[in-house]
Amino acid sequence: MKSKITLKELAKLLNVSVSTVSKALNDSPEISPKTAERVKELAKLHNYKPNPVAVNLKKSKTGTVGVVIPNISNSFFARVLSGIEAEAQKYDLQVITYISNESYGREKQICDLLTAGFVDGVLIAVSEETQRKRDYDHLFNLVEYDIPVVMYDRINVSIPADKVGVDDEKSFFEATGYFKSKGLKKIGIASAIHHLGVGKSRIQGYESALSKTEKPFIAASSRPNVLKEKIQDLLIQDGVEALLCTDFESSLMAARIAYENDLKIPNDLKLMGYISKEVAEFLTPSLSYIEQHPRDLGSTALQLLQNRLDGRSTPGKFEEVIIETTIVHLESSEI
Amino acid sequence: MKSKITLKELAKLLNVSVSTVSKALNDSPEISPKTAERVKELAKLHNYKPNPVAVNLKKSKTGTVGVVIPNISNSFFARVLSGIEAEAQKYDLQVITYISNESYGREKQICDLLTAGFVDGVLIAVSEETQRKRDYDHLFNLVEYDIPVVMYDRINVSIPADKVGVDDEKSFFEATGYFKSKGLKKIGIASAIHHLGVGKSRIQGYESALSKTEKPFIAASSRPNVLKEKIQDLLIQDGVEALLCTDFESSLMAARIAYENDLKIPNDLKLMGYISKEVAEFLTPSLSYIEQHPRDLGSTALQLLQNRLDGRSTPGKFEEVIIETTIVHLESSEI
DNA sequence: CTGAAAGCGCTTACAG
DNA sequence: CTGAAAGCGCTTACAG
Repeated sequence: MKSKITLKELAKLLNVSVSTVSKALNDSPEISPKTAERVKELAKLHNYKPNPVAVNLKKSKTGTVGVVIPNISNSFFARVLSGIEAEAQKYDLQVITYISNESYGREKQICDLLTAGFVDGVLIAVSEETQRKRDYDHLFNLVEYDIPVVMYDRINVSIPADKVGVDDEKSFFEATGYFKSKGLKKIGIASAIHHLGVGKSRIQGYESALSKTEKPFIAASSRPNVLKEKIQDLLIQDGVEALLCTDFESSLMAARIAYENDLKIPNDLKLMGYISKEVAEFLTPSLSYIEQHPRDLGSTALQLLQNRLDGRSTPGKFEEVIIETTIVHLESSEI
Repeated sequence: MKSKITLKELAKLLNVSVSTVSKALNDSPEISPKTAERVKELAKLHNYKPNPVAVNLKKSKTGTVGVVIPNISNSFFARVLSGIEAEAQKYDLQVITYISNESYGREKQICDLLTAGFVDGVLIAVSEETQRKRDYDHLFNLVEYDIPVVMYDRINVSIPADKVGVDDEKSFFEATGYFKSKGLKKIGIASAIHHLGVGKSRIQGYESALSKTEKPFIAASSRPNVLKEKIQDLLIQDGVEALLCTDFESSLMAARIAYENDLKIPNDLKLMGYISKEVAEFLTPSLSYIEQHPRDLGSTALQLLQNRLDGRSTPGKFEEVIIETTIVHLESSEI
């Protein structure tokens, strides 16, 4: 059990002052090469590493960023976190993770905690409940405390913060256009998240790709039973030929309904899902999906925060970055 | 932008010393009730919160724990993290997340970083590569630096650390026994992770449930193409009636092979997967699975660490906790 | 080039 | 009951 050596102890061993040791290790030009070498050698020998807590106190920062995640079981957010972590590494920032579980109360609690100064900045995707309540005071509060905030994914909010989102509207506009270009007439959409901002945008994109004369086929409900019936109606009664899904739940529900009603995918029905690569590729048939590049979303979010922290951003002016989605065609959309 | 108020500033406003303010806020019995009240009132008014970095420096701790995760896209680990975070909250510990991406090099780098004193303790599931190399020096190093380590999930290692694992062997022993009790004769197992400790244990559990006269049917390979052929042989040539899968990949691959060969699940083939609840329930047919209770795993891991940190554990004596699994029967194992 | 001093924001043993 | 002092482990302006 080698307990950590401190600057003071190194100084004593070397018979120099603490200041000299500190400067030598920080490559200060004030120190003679000879001393610098002596110091560094002993430091290396003892495997000296400055105590981060002390350094941070001195520098009036924490060296950490807080990430608020609505639901970590959602592989989209898990992958965002992975992008954040990878990028944070480049700037020697530690990533503290908080999970709101889509709860407004917990999210508020987290933000209140963060005003105490646990982190230098916050990356947040607001919870579903927060979006419904439209109560963002806890975020404004962070900003008031001079803690920079970056919103990711769920960014449809007026807050003085940088934002990174996914081009939800365009992705569905294009996916719809794709099926139209292949001559399909009846194209529908299913959504379990039509009440969320991202859900609305996706449906919006779908609708705007339809011409005035084309009838929209929309099945939307946050209640599974209701959604199931609505999708069933679309597929059986309306005879929809291609179905876009805005989320994991509706994607897999559509696949099941097709199966139960003996509709073959992709022969009888083309399906475009909104699920993660990990699952999409392994399904039978594999499910075409809209790739949102969550890792890029994460790394961009951290990048925006880092720009704030090192003062490279203009105070009071905020950026909004949109990550382009990609349509990945697997078996379920073969034509 | 209200910048944070400090003890010193509060003291000046109140015309008392910094020590008095500090003691008052920490409910020291040394302080008169009258003063205490005055102090607390002003503190509340200014929304004073002690600077955590300063408090931690003073107390020679960090107030954080580090969690090393091999692969966050794996929803098992995501849910472990969620359990850790929820438990950490109870003890006012912040959770710093590090992702090793199943890489030995990155894992070592993370552990080296952590010896600098970023965290009070470490929770780790070692990477696949680390397990293959069997090189755990970086973990011993943490222990040497007096940073308590708790291993979770992948715990088949001799290290002076507390451990929490899943009862992999027993779960497969029982799942195999279940099918036997239903009169099935040909029971097989598929694995893409037979080279990992957890994979070995699961296969072991399966084998030990078979009697001497029963022939084991094992399809194992980490190469998808090879695994696919092996499973195919099991299902088609050997006519296996029930298949257990040790991991996500083999679970979904088996479902696909059954589909491609027109084997109906569960009529022609019973399937037992090892995947997360989130995915299992939504598949068609829904996939019976072995629930590992990852959130419990996470909260137990943090609990063990907390016991070390507050000195409730016996130094030099380490605990090993095994979380019991549960077999969840959905459509794919209906008999 | 080196070191003493001040200070980051706290806590706590000690003196009065 | 209150406050001055020391100290957690650093960094850095300043003096010499």
